[in-house]
Amino acid sequence: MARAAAKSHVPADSSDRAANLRVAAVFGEIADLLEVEGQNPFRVRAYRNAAHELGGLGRDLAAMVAAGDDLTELPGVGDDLAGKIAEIVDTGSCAALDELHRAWPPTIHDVMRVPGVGPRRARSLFEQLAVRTLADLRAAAEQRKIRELPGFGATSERNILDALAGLLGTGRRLPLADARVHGERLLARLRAAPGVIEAVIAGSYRRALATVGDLDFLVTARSHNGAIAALVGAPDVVHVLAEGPTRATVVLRSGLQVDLRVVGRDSFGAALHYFTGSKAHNIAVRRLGVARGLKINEYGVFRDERRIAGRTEASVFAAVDLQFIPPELRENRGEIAAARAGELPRLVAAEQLRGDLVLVEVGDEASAVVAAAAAAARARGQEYLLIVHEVPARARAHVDWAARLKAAAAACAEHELAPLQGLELDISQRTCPDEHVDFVAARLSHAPRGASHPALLRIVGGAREGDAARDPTALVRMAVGGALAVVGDPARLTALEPELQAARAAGVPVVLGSGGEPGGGQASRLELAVSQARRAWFEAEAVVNSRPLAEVRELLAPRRQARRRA
DNA sequence: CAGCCGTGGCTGAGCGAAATCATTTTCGC
Repeated sequence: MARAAAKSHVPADSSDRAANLRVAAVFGEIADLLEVEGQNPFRVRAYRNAAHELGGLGRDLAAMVAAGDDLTELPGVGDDLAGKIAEIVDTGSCAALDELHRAWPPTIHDVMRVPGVGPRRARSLFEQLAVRTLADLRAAAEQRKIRELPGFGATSERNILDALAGLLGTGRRLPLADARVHGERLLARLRAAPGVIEAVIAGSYRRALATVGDLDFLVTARSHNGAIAALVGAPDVVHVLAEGPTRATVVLRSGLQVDLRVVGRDSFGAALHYFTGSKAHNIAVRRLGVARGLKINEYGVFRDERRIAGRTEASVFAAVDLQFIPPELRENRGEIAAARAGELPRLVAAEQLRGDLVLVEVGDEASAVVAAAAAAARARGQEYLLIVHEVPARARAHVDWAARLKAAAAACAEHELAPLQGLELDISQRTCPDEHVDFVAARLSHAPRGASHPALLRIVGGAREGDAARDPTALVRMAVGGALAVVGDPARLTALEPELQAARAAGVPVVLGSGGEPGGGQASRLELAVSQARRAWFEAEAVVNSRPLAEVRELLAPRRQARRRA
């Protein structure tokens, strides 16, 4: 089926986070070079922390600098880094980095990225073999010079060559849905291994991060267990990076890195909490423990030498007087204070959705797409379907919209589902071309090249078209009075976090849906959309399609007279 | 370098695990 050519009607907001990303990149590079230099680890960490915080910041640093905001209010930013942020925003770089570049080549941080090469070895390679780039590194290894260096050997040299040949982990992050395919298969294998009591996936996968860098398996086992052997012997393992009695690391053919840890039953909760992360969350929880005279590690919660908790995750939280915190919230973004106060959100769950959201393109046979989605929705016990018909400006005049709407409605009726139909207009279109729709949607970017449908859609409701979305908050401002639709298409569901957070903060409701692909998989797509909303602290109350049909119809109805209010 | 309360000087998460080399480095949360 021919897909319409990719069109982005709104300038990508990436241009507006460019300043944030630039600052994060500069700080990250400074951290690397300071580390190579052997500087104070806490100074290095300060740059890394700031890079991490600013990279995920939902506000535009350039705008903050322009407005003269106090940057030291930002987490991990003090007087010094505030000055450097302003400098980077204004000039694109900063003197501190330029200074480091006089001593170390900028490309040395590529060398550091090679698995098995850290700051110490990168420095040694540079100083003794003049290795500045990955090409230099390869040449040095091929000429068997690396094995001559103190601290290296023939094995290290071999491993470096393997890494450069791409045999080892690629370091790229995989969309959550792709990781799930690998994860479920390995999970089944581990569960079937001798001695294994329980096997789960922790890490960023469990936190439902939109992309994951690796898979963390946690296994509890009887004294003798075959989990390690089962992992290293799995069919698509191409490299074993580490293999010990309690831990193993392998690389799959896809380039995905997989870590496995084996702990005793009594440590399962503590280990699950620890290996689910995030790192920032763990540090914060551990700090609570220290304040209570407790030691928290992956084996349990200890008072002196005595284990007082750790068999379940809940027991770990309880030991530091916290409610159980859902994995999606464990990013140290306020969840700990909320859990202490007993004010955690009741996160939306997929089972609460009463209807799915489907996007239909002009090239599609609308009734077929809708029928597939309707069948899946019905199977989930849902009551209605929100159908969005794409309306590209050029095709508008040549399409019989009335017939398409009717066909889609019929397809719904066949599965005893109520249809709510809307048209998706170009952002520049100010008027609705058809009076007989239930709502109007506007496209909001986030469509990568090759993808026609966006992952984010503004359901307009009664609001007037605004200026093009230029940053997350602007995007959300546009949706005020309407709703933001989130489609769980794995390929398009990356980096929506700032928008979703901004939406929740602004009280903008969301519509969560599978998007409806005829090939099936609606359930996992729906759950993907839900998981991202959960990460942004959404409760069912703020999710439009958790409500009954009549309410949704009312909420989304175009209010054509309602225009600009004072 | 940030953050904290002893507002200038201190602490900062920190250890386990494994590889690899010969005692240190890397990596993970």
